[in-house]
Amino acid sequence: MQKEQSLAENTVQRLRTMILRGELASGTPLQERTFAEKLGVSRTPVREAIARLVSEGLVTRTHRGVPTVNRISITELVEILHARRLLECETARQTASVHSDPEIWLKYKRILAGYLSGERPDRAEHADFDYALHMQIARMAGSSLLCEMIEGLKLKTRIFDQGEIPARFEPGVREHIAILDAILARDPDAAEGAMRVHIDNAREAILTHINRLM
Amino acid sequence: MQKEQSLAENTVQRLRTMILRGELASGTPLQERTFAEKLGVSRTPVREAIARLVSEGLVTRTHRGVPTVNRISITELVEILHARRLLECETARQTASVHSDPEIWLKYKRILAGYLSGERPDRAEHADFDYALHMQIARMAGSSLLCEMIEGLKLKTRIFDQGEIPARFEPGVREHIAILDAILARDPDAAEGAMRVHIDNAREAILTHINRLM
DNA sequence: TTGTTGTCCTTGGTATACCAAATATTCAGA
DNA sequence: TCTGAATATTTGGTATACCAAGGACAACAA
Repeated sequence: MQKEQSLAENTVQRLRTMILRGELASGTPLQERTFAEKLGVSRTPVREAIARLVSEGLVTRTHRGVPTVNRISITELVEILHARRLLECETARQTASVHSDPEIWLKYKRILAGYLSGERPDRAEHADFDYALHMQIARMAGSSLLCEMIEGLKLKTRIFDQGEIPARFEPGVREHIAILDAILARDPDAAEGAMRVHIDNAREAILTHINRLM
Repeated sequence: MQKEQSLAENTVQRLRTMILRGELASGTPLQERTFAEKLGVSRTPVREAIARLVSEGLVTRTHRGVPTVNRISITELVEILHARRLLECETARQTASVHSDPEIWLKYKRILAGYLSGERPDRAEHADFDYALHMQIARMAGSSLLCEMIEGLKLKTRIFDQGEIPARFEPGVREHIAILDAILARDPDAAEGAMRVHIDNAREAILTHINRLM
């Protein structure tokens, strides 16, 4: 009935990447007709795409129902990191307590080691890596629900990851390594602790970074 | 522009309550045209409503994209309770650690005391009460994100709450009282512990109940 | 100049027409 | 009776027409 992927699905992805790449700044109104024309489809798929993005939290309907690219507040950001800490500490713990192919983790460690020895990735690449690593840990924990929830949360803060804080790069890499080491050592407590440290540090860094701007 | 509430919104609610009340059994296909006619609206709002329900997880798109009332699996149920434990232990803890008007909680305790002294509510009423209590605790924790997440999770298992396990009624009431007492005593550790016991017990009860049926 | 009012236009909400794919059905031929 | 191809029907996906509400703006009166 549909050709591999519906137009609506396609439109969701296009809009989402536009938002995540910052091409659509926070606060941009997503008018149905405008974007239908811009993307070369009718209003129907755009409408459906917007509805999906609203449910994902990337877009909110402001006054009079005008869908607008979500301007994420500091409060929200803190709440997201708080929730992520709850969920990801658990996935780290669980992943560390089940058997998994060490090669999975060694692959990530090699890349991280590379980062430490000078070859810095660009922002987008590093954001992708971070995303992949956290999701891998979530996936191996064995709960697809937790995985989806974490994915949804990480998505919302992805806009932030793009303009990451330079001073956080190296500490972040080391924290990731600590998490991987704990998983490789099959030490649940250490894995949970390392993840907690990682997310707490990220939160602190973001908060001080934001405060410095104001 | 819209008369208080859009038809689509209205349709979501109608479909949702039909699902939660069991009027639409798990596995029922939600055909757009059929329900459009049944509800007296066009396909458009029905389509949007179905999309919303899919994103809520009450409906899934099975083979060939036919939306179907979600048949929740035991695995999913366990995963949901697992996630709820993570989130609700935290909200219980936080709610217990901030100041709140004791009257809020005393009101719930009075109702629970009534339940213990004989006046049993019917299933739907008790499900509503349980929902209200858990959501109140989540709300007072101060994180609207956690609140939404918990709400979403509770929604998915609501179909289960309807046909609750009789033997769980009194223990459930006592567990709720324990949680409320901990909150009233401003004892975060006790609140978290009580919530953990409550959810763990619920999970065990559901699992043994289901196993007995098979 | 200022305030009001009426018109126009934009916007999201809804209904509906049409399409393509998949399935069900029917009917002819062996 | 069985088979298989042609046809009808059903279904979700898409495009589009229309509507009412709200805002922008111009024109006119005080």
